[in-house]
Amino acid sequence: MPRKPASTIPADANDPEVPADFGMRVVHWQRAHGRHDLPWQNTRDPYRIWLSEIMLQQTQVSAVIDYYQRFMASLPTVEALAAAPADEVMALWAGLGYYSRARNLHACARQVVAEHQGRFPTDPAVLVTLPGIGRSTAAAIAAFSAGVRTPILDGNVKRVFARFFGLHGHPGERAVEACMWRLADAALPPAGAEQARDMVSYTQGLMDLGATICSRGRPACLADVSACPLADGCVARRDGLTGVLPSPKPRAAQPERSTVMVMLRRGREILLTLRPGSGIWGGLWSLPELPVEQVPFDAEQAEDAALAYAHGHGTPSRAVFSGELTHVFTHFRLLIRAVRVDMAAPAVRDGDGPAEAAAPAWRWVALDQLDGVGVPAPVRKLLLAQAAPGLF
DNA sequence: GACACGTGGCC
DNA sequence: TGGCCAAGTGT
Repeated sequence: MPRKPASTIPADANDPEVPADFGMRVVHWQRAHGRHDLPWQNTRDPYRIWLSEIMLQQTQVSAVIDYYQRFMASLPTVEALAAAPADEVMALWAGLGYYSRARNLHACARQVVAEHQGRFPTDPAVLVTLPGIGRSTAAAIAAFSAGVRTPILDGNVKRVFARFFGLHGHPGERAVEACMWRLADAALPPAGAEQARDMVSYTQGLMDLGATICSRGRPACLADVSACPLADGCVARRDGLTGVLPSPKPRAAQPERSTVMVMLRRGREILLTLRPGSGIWGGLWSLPELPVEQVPFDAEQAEDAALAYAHGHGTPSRAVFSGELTHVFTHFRLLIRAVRVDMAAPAVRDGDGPAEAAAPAWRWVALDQLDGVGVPAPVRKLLLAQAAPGLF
């Protein structure tokens, strides 16, 4: 049964209150302690800002800087980008990942040239219609290039908000994200004469705060409360929840499969079998598995089956159920039960056996010589436990 | 609404 | 050391 923690996100009317000075606290902190020397800062050129925002989607600053410099040097204007062949754009992007960003970037440049006379819109509602520009990126471009009073909501902001307001529930959930957008709107610094300057500092400040202070692993407030301008009033800090918020993505309950693996042991050697090239652990050497798994599991039955199996590889002396472990895959959990079979005498050589194929299907490997052999991690764990009894 | 999309860093 | 995550968007 899938586990879904009850969301504690309040209804619209019950959203947590945003302190009146929230926005300006961030603004002042950014001016004193934020980042000011990134290559795409200290400009109002929408092209530079837009390019940086696209490159920074799901990508950390340190990975972007070199790509940004190279891209700007080669294609310094939206007209140059629009006129460039796709190959050149992709070459400049190669290695950054998420290549649809580059394709959308190119399409967006052509659209800006064709439909907006080469001038980027400053209205977030218009920006968001351009390819590759979503709600948050549109807001960032509008705020940085024109001081438009509109909120961003990226991963950094979500983390800061989840902690400051004590929001439980994964930020990917619809209700949680909707709540965060409302809070993001309420948290903006006040409109007024200094709005444009403030919006630049505020927008950058939230990003800087999330990246440098309110980081995922070790929030700076734990060591030094004065490091964070939002420490006062922060629910997570007050309640010791910085390690819990934001809530991790809820894991779908994975189906569990089980298998019985046979450890045929001949002195220090174990029999391994080569798995098919495709599928789980394709092309790796693993332990032979008994074809059918009974429910409920019966250890004696498994031992008998393992003994019967072992006759194809020599003369078994005894079989002992020797433990189990669970391995977690992306989409399921695999319960591995192991039966050890001690061989009295070997009868067949490598590559011989019931499932003989063109390629050698079997191989005896000494337990202390596993290093050069491609063995799945959980199987290796089983074998190491076999080599050093007591761990398992 | 879930999922794909890429790479590098972290523990 | 493999799993998780990072300045999201498009489908």
